Order: sequence, then structure tokens, then C-alpha cells
Amino acid sequence: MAGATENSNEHTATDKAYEYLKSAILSGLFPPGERLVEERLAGEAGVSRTPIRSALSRLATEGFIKPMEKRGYCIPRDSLEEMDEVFDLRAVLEGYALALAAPMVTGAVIRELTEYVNLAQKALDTGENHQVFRWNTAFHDTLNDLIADKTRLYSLIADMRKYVLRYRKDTLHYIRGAEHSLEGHRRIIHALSLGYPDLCERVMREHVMEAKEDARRTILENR
Amino acid sequence: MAGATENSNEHTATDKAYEYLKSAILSGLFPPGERLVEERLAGEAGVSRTPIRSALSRLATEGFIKPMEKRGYCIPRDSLEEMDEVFDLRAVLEGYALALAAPMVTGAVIRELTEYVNLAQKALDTGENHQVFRWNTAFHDTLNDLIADKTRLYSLIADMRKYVLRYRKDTLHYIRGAEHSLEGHRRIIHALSLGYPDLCERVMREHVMEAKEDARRTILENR
DNA sequence: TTGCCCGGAATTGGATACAATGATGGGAGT
DNA sequence: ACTCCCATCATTGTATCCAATTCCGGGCAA
Repeated sequence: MAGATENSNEHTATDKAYEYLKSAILSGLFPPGERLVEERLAGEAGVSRTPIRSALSRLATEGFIKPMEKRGYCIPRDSLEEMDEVFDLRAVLEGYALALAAPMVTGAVIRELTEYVNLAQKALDTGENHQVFRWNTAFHDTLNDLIADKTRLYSLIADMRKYVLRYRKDTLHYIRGAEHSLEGHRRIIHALSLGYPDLCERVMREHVMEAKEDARRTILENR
Repeated sequence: MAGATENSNEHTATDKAYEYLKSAILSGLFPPGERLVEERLAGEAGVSRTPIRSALSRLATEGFIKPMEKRGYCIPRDSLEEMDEVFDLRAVLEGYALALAAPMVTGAVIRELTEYVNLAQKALDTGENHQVFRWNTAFHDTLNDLIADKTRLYSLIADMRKYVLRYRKDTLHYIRGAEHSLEGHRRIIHALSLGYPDLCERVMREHVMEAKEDARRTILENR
């Protein structure tokens, strides 16, 4: 049903290390600015340094951690500038992607997307924030899968969406953010069913930019 | 003078392996589809498997090699579709980047860009194709440096430009391709000196799309 | 006291040994 | 003769050991 974005591979030690580190980072287990020492992480994740090193390198290319001047990696300090940049890029790329996808959208896809919006709405009404997040993720996964044949674009978008998880999780806890998000999704469905690529692009850009504003507000209010 | 894109680091073994593999791939040393066996590469590059593996992983994220179904990497077979995708992405991203950069362009930058175009023109007139390539690279490096503070966008563009090297090197050997390219650069300078972001974006998109057509033609003629 | 230099500890980078997992080919059974 | 299965090989994935580099602090001299 949902997208093919995240298959929880934990067969290899590298995947185990990667999953461990990513969730540790996303859940804020490491304070911002903290240096990531390989041996320590290896102990925590129960593997040797080798898989930790490949996981770190992957996380760095995905932007979850930052290389330090000389050597090693650290947890990035929250940076409004970088968050802005990623949201702006998402707006451009997901807008472009939706324009590409528009001509190929079928009724079945529209129905699937509508279903996710309804489920998210229901979850929002009953206050199950985690479920809202889940169905919104399914919504975007479905859209992204439409351009799965553009492998570069596909994985760029997937990476950036992973990156903003950090900020979105907080945002959706605010009712306003979740409402904005659902409203945007409805507009996207509408634009897709009309089928105009330019309209789709514009609607998606606006949706992402709205998400950016919500994320900004959330961060600024939190301190 | 030129951009900060490529500093030939060969201090670490990983960089040595990376440079070796990249130039081997770009110069067509490995036939398309060939599986890359770590131990063999290690022998050729004069390092152990460890740095080879990090280099491979980096090259894969940059798109120079592709992961195989089960394990290992291989040289990608030339794919018009993928080439198209990368050029299309470049058009979108470099167009966006130029629109961002437009308001910050100074007279000094315009003069530098003009200088590169003149040098490339001179090289073209005297048939020094390698120099044409060099000055065109300097031109794009200079543009890319304008948005160096947007680190994501910067490195995305840098990666994709590295990727299309494979195709551009051939293209520029054809006079038509080089002439198109220079003409595009002149238009970019013109748009930048007018300063309208939207115009800059459109001109850059057209320039990249023209490069794509030249690359397509070159590939299709070559067999 | 302050600044500089040197030495050792901490940490990463690289090599090698070992384990696990697909790939391959040959032999037995039908 | 053909097919299927098992043994063996080739190759990647992981652990560990060693080397190189950076970081940090203490001591010495001005």
C-alpha cells in the first residue's frame, strides 16, 4: 500500500548501525554540537567500528551529521538557514516532480491519496498525532513513488524528506501545522485531478513553503 | 581566480583511490556494465580494500557507478534516460541557483565571467579543445561559487556537473557544441548584468537544455 | 604570570585476517 | 541427455590490529 521508501533492513551490521544512529539523532539523544566518537557508538550499537564508519559516511551525505574541520563528525546545531535551504530545495524539486508526475496520475492514485488525507483527518480529530504523521508520510511517499523511474530525483527528495523529519515531528504536534498540511494535501489532490503540470508545481511549492513557515514558527517559539 | 570546486587532495589513501577510480571511469577504462571487484581495484590503485570501499560508496552517491542487485557495484551502461534526467535536474537546480545569485552579482564577477568567455573563445579559435573545456569549467565554477553559502545546493550542482563530465568531454570536441556553449554563457552574462532573477533562471535553463541536446546528438552519432 | 613547545593520550585512517553470503560448476540421479 | 542439488570458490561484509594525526595539557623559559 504505502511507498517503498523505508524498508527496515537490519540484516547487515551496517544497516543496524545506520538505523540505530538515525533514530538516536532524530530523537535528540545526542546534544547538538556533540562529537561522534566511533568507538563509543560501536559499543552502543553493538557492532564494530567498520559498519559504524559506513553508516556515518552515509548519514553525512544525507545531512544528518556534519563533518568537522579536521576529522570526525558531529551533530549539527540547529540552523534556521540550513533548514530554510532544505525546505526551499524541496519546494523546487518536489514542485518539479509533481509537474512531471501530473500527466501520469490515474484515478486509483487520486483515490489512494484521498484515502490518506481522510485517515489523517480522522486521526487529527481524535488527537492521535502520531497517526497524522504516519498518513501524511504515506501521502508524500505515494507522490514520490510516481517518479520512481527518475532515480536521482527520487532519492534526492527522499533524502531531504528524511532530513526535515527532525523539524516536522515537532511541527505536527501543533494543531495549526497539521491543519495547514492537510489543507495543502487537498489542494494537491485537486490540482492533480485537474492535471495541469504548472498548477501542480505551484501548489506543491506553496505547500512546502507553508510547511517551512510552520517549522520556523515552531523552532522560534521553542526558545 | 577559479572556483573552489576541485582541490586535488591526494593526501589520504581514500582520496587517492577516489581520484584513481573517477579518472579511470571518466576516461572509459572500464567497459560499461563491468563489475568492480574491490580487491582488483585495490591492487591497481595501490591501496587496501578499506579506502577503495569508501571511494566506491562516494562514487555511487555521485552516480558514477551503480550498486548491483545483491552486492557490489558496476559501471553503468550509458543510458540516455539517466543522462536526460541529470541534465533536466541541472536545468532546474542551476536555474534556481542563478535566480538566487542574480541580486548579489557584482561588476567584478561580470568581468571575471566575461574574461573566461573570451579565453574560451580564443582557445576555440585556435583549436585547443582542452582549454575550451577548462575555461568553461571556470565559468561554471564561478557561478556556482556565488551560492556557496547554500551548501546543499552547492554540492548537488557540483556533483551533477561532475557526473555529466563523461558526456561533455566528448561534446565539446564538436565545434557546434562548443559554440552553443559559449553563446549560452554570453547570454547568461547578459541576463546577470540586467539582474532579473526570472530572466536568469530561464536563460540558465535553456543553456543547460541546449547542452543536453548536444550531448544527446553526440552519443547518438557515436554509434 | 604568560606564552610556547614538546610529549603523551585519544581518535581516526588504513591494512589484514576472518566470517558470511552469493555465484558457479560438476556430478549423480532420473 | 537433462536437471537439480551440493560443494567449492569468489567476493563482499565485519572485526581487529597497527599506524598516523590531532588534540590537550603540563612544564619551562622569558
